Amino acid sequence: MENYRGEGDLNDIVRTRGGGPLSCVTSQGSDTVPTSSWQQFPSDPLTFPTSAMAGHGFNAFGDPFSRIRDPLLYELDVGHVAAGKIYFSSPSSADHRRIFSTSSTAVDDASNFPGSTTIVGQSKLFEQDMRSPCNILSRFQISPLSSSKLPVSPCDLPMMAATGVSPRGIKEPAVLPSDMINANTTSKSCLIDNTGPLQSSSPRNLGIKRRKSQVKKVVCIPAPAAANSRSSGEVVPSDLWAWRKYGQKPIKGSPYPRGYYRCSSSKGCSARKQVERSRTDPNMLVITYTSEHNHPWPTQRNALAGSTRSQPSKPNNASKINPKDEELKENSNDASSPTNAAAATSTASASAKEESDDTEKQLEMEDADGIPQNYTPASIPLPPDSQQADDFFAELDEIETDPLTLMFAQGLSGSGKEKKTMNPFGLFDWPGNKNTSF
DNA sequence: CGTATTTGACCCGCGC
DNA sequence: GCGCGGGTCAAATACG
Repeated sequence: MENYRGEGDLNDIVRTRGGGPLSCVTSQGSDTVPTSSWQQFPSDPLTFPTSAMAGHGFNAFGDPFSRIRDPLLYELDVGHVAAGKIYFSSPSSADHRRIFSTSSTAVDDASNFPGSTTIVGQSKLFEQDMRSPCNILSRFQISPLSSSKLPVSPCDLPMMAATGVSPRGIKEPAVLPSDMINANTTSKSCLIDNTGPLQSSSPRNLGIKRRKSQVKKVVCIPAPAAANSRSSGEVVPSDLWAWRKYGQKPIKGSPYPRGYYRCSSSKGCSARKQVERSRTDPNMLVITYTSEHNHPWPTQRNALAGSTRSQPSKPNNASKINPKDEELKENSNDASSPTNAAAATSTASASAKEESDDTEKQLEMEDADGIPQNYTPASIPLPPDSQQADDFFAELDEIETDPLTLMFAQGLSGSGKEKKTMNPFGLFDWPGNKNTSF
């Protein structure tokens, strides 16, 4: 519909927090950055600059567990991509705006440069925020429409690629688009915006008050074609965390509704996330994480539990959704799917930015570089908890070797083949996607 | 039966 | 002070 491009919503802004996160923004039309400008890292994860990791997210959410990383996240965070090229933003301030994208297809609405990423940085917020060095932002760009295909190639799908490449390391891109204002077309760029207020898990009152001060992580991830699949019945992969949807609202300026999810793994967990599609790039999902999890990673069951419904396998969904389909169901899958979360998270960590007025939290989580001490790029692999993760995956029958791989493979490429394919992002149901696949 | 999703209403912060 | 927009709650509904 209408894209509110002109409105100048904050959408375009991406913020990063002083912590060092990065912020990337894509500018709608104006600034496009050739991929060349981006730093291209070899596929080798090892080579990653630490700075890149800064984004990992180590959360700023302040939880004891915040440092614990989700295996999936690791993958995502890492920033390398397998076949594809991954671009990392350099830490340098100048780079704030950079966005990572996979080589193949970054396109901005305005710019429409294939292969190039664009940054949008229009909003003031963004600029302000950008002061801090960029962490890594990555943007996934999925091939623009590649027509109805899902990006199967690693290049196209960062995540997939990543998975393919390294054991777990990939991360891609996190892009945060907050909103892309309008995307005239389906551009692939994503913006990050953290500008939005956050919500706290607590009661309304509390929540609201905190909004501004809360830390948010915004992650942008490509929405797999699978999204479409929801109707087709795909399953969304679950990440380690279980999310429960508690609300959905239309966002001004965006044709896509925003879904609100909270962690269902633990009652007391204040972790929340918002999932919405990028205005500009329908193929991109923007996931904003608020608050951290108070609890250890959920067991596999929990995670799955959360995703239970999300899995679209059912026709019912469709039926239910129908009424609103038009509006969106996007989220149900998206957020809810743990996978997504994980991915998002991971990506988020990597690319996401944290916005918060409180830097404190960030500091906690990050080292000077913003990178967790434990973190080893090369090894990326597993967070302390990794084991859990392993277990988690191990248990998944469906998953073959690498969960991620599967996820991507299935979710992304699979479009509807398998019901249970995991959708890495879990968010596929956007109206827009249904028809299109990217 | 239990759990998750959907949806309308309420509340609050922010900008004008 | 008012209105807008966003975020959350809670009841109803659907699904496994």
